[in-house]
Amino acid sequence: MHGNNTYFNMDNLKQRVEDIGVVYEQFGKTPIASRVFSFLLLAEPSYKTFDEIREFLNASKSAVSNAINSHLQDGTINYKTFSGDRKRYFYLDLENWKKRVEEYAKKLYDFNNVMEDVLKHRSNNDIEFNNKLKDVIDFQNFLNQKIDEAIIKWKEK
Amino acid sequence: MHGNNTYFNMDNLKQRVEDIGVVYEQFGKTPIASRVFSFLLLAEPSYKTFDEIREFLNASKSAVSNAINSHLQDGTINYKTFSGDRKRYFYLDLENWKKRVEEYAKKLYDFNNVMEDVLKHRSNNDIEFNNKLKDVIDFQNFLNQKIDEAIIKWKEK
DNA sequence: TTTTTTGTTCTGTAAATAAAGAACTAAAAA
DNA sequence: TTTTTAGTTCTTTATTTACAGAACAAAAAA
Repeated sequence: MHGNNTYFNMDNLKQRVEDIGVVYEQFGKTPIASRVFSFLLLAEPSYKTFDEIREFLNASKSAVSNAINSHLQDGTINYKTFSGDRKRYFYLDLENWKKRVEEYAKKLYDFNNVMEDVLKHRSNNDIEFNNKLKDVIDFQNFLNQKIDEAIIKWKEK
Repeated sequence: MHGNNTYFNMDNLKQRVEDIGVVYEQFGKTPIASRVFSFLLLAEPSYKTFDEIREFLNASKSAVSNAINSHLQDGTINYKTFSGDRKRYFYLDLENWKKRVEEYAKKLYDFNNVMEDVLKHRSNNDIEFNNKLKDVIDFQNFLNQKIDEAIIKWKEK
């Protein structure tokens, strides 16, 4: 019937969206927000309107609105418009992926500064702990450095 | 009075534990679990009993018990015992930091495999999206590789 | 101008979470 | 053997979250 392996079957697609949605939940998104991500990853074409998403997911407008806005907020998705068409077409902003990784790295970096400040204020009564803390800070700095380097290197490619 | 900058003042320490606790909450821990982490980061000596933690944080036994177990679960803290003393002395398992980073990296790697599988099943109708998805996957693989390398390099040091 | 479209915001609710406090338990101490 | 210690588990409560559904709003279309 079909010569390829794509999601020609709606039920199959629905199930895949659910399954990948469940996997995506571990990154801290709500069930519906995770399914929005998952749907936009699997859907063809890869951009969908508010109502297409709402309908496919069988969810309320408010839930979809909040999910979309949360994704827009952190740059996971974006939308484009077409002249003569009022609708917004939402899509996974894959171009923004690197920037989001950078932002997460920054969060780690900031917390490392907190730990550095803690170390500076600790007494010399527990040198072993202080040494291990210093080691963690150094490791984390080293890793953050490598992540930054990797991002730069990738951008140059 | 004191020649150094350590937390000689209890109120000062309590406030620092709260402040760093708030910062730590962004990594998905509950308020009390975040304060347990924060306390064990700042406290001297760096290991504390269940009851010392409970008392310092002014929290219930159940809340502290659950917080501690959640940290034990993901390897953030550990405890040691001393013969002739029934109590467990909890401390930040800083030695385990690298392993926890590795585990987070694995999570990213696993999700990358999910995306790789998605790409394999997508049709050829949206080549631009597919190309960007491939780019994200490659970038993420590259980054994961670099993280692994960094961890190995650090271990060899 | 009225109506339709494309959402957003508000209100209510069910479920999940965080934590307190009390009851409980296993091991050690007395 | 009884009591104490060092927690764990159960029960209850307050808060938060996720979502539905309805009311609302702004712009475009008719």
